[in-house]
Order: sequence, then structure tokens, then C-alpha cells
Amino acid sequence: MASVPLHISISEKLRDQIASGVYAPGEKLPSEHQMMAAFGVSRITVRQAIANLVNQGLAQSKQGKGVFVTPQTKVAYSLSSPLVLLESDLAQKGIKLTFENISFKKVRPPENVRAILGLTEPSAYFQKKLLSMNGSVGAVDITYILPELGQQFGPQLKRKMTFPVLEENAIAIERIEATIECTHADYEMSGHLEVPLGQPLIVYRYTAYSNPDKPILQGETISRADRFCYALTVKRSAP
Amino acid sequence: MASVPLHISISEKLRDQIASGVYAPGEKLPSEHQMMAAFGVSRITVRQAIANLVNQGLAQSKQGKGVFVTPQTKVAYSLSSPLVLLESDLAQKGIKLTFENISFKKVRPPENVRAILGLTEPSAYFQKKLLSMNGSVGAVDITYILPELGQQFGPQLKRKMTFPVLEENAIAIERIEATIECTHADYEMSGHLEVPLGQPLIVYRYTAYSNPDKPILQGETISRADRFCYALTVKRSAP
DNA sequence: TAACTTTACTTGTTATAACAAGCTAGTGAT
DNA sequence: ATCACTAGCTTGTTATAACAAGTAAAGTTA
Repeated sequence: MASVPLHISISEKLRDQIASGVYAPGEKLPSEHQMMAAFGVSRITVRQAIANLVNQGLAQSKQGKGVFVTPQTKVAYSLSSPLVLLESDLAQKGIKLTFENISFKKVRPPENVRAILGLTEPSAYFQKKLLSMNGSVGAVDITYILPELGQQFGPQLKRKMTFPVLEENAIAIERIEATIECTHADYEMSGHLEVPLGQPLIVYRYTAYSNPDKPILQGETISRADRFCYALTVKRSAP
Repeated sequence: MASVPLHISISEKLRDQIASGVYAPGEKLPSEHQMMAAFGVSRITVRQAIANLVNQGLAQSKQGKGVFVTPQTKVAYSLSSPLVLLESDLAQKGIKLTFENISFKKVRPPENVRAILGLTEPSAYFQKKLLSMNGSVGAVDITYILPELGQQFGPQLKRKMTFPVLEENAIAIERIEATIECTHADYEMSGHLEVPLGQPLIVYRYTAYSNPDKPILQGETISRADRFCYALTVKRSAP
């Protein structure tokens, strides 16, 4: 019975109380001093229990103020294509997508991107957008686009999301290859997405092809994990 | 200058050494005692610095052995259906999927699962499998199955993965609704997946329907984030 | 009243200490 | 040679202690 460490049983007790609504989202938990008395343990044990909650994303501590239950802001994205955020998809769910252009310029892409895009010339267009869902910062979108497309559609790409621009201009996208994985916030992303260093992030990485062999853009969308939920429905033919 | 906490500057020094190859992936870091001497700080500071590395996914500690640089073992899953691990999909990539039955029993499912499955009776079959890719523990699969299916196919479900059993028995799966999101390891999952408490995990949550209105199973696959990479190719019709 | 200071409360950092528990290698007995 | 055990390493848990630093409200001064 006593094989479970004290800090674990305390944090699980607190987790259950949060789940059952004893402590509402945004509400302040008891102070460390109060918990020491309530559970009859030392401060280091209380702090370990709180650290568990913070690591599990259930609470956030603020020096000088207290520990607060994480407000739930998770958003479900229902996407028509994997890894491609379309305003129309999100609007269906009542989510308003806004974005801010951080960067749009001609650059020399990293070697792996040049290989994927099959670039003979050394440069491509690079764009970085900061995406917000219902006004709350949620993701950074980084895209490399073939130089001829970037040059031609630059003004439109600055005003709208990438895929709608291509579709409106009848650039056929034959297929999209995509991967999804989990990483941790480095210093740059921690600044963009307003999360502490090391927080988990979701990376969508995608390549769009205009015909079976012709990749036209390569990009990644890096989302806050706490505001991320990706939904998909797939019909299966009977075996 | 001294405004940065000691444990931060120590963990950043270690991070740089890991990045520059002083400590190779899988290699053991110096012991806490050695670090105390090397940096001239107390054990609690060394442990805090190591905790930072672990939270950033750069290192893993093992009681009795030491702290090791995280080996890069990321595996790309290319799946024919979202959130459903099929041996055939993985075999295509040269990944051998094995599993161990942790639990198979009749239980009273939680309220949300009963609502999804439309259960009038109070019970359903519950199975929990521990999945390994190429011998390395990667995911826990938890599934609730309609009682009539669980009873009928129990012996097969203990020996094989769920979807192959259903398909071989001509249980038509009309469609699968799935979501993917990021959570953190609680005590139970931390034990199953051999990761520290609070490490990011990926949750696939899926519902399979035998006809448009008839859900037959509900489950989730909880993957280690450091061994997770989900790949999908989608063909798009021209606009 | 307005601005400043003090005070009390909060979490953050760091040290010392002791014991528990997991792992490994060597020791010794059979 | 094989097995059990012990010694010595490792990280994990928990306690006590002190000070730093951020916050907010009360009190004080101009």
C-alpha cells in the first residue's frame, strides 16, 4: 500500500479533485503551507506533487501568486486534408482562424528542403505565419514554396492562407504527403507560442505535389500541444 | 549575470554538450555525485538540472543505473486508417509489431464510453494491450468492445490485434471516427511505457461504426511521443 | 489625495541529511 | 562451476532549514 510515493498519491488526489470540479479551471489551489498541514508532509513533498501536476499540464504555478488550475482551451480541428489548416474546415466548428505574417522572403532553404523540392536554383520563397484560433495563439506555420509560385502569388500569400491561394489560381494539388510528430519547444518556438521552454509541441510536416513527381511546396505547422486536437473521419470499404 | 538559477545554467551546459556530441545518444551522463563535485553544487541542484533535461526529452534516468542521453529511436508509422495500428502497414516499413495482453475482462465502462457505444446493458469487454515496435515498448492500446462481440471473439482477440479479427470474421466496419491529441503521462502510463511522469504522450482516440449509426468499439492508443511519427498520404481531387 | 514604504504571503532556489530501492560485480560457500 | 549473498555503486524519496524574489494589501509620508 505504502509502495506508492507520497508525492504521487498527493498529486493524484489533487488531480481527482480538479477533475471532479472541487477546484475549477483558473482557480487557485491551496498554498504550499496549507497543503503541508493538510497532508501532513514536508514542503519538498508538496512541491514534488505540484510539479507532477504542472508536468501533466493540469496546473500552472506563478511565483508570488500561487498555483492555478490550467484553464481548458483545447480546440478540436476537423481537417479535410491532413496537416493543412483551412479556414473553411475550422469555420464549420465555429473556430475563427486569424493569422499574422511574421516573415515572407526569398531565402536559401536548408539542404533537406531543397532535396525534397528538387531545387536546382539555390533559393525559394519562405513564409512564416503565426496562427491564432479564436484570438488565442495556437500555431506557427512555416512554408517553403517554389520560387516561380512565390514570386507570382506573393501579394496573395501575404493576405491569405497558402492552400486557398493555390486552389483559387487553379494550381492542381495532386496529393499531399504528411507526417505528424511530437517535439519540445526550443527558444524560438517558446517565444512565438508563449509556452515555457521544453513544453511539448506537435509538428505537422507536409509536402504538396502538383503531379505524381512534382513537389511544389514543403512546410510544417507547429502547434501548442495544449490547444491541439486533430479529428478525422475515414470511410472504409468492406473487406 | 547570477540572475539565472544554477540548475538552469547547468542543464544548458549539459544540453550543449549533448548537442555537440560530448555525450552520445544512449551514453551515460556523469553520476549525481560526480556532477556535484564538477559543478560545486549540492545534490538537489544537480537533480533539478537533470530534471530539466528529462522534461525536454533529452535524457532519461533509471534508478540504480544512471542518467542516459535519449537515444533517437523515432519510428514513422504509415497507416491505412487513422489511429488503427495494423501489422500489415507496419510490416511494409519493416517494423515488427508485437503485443502483450495486459488485461481482457468484462467491465462497467466509464460513462462517456457507454454513451458513445449506446450501451443499455451496464457492461462491455475491455482489453488492454502493450504494443512494441521492433521489440521496443511504444504504445498502450485500450479498447471497449460491444459485449456480444467481445464474448464471441474473445479467444481470437487475445491472440491477435483487434481490427484483423473483426475483418476476418466479416464484421463490416463502415467508418472510423478518430481524434489525435497530446497528453502527459500519469502514473499508470508512466509505468506501462517506461517514461517519466509527465512526459508528453500522443493519444489516438477512435470509434468504429458497423453502419452509419452503430458503433461497435471505442478505444485509444497511447503512444510514447519520442517514438511516434504518424504518416499519411492523401490524394486530392482537382478543385 | 498621491506616492512611497513596509509587511505579510506567495513560490523559487539551494544546502545538508538520512534512508529506500534498483543494479552490478565480486566474494564465498556448496 | 554454480549459486547465493554481500558490498558498493546508482537514482528515488522525504525531512528540515534558510534565504531570494515576486505579489498585493496595508500603512505611512509628502
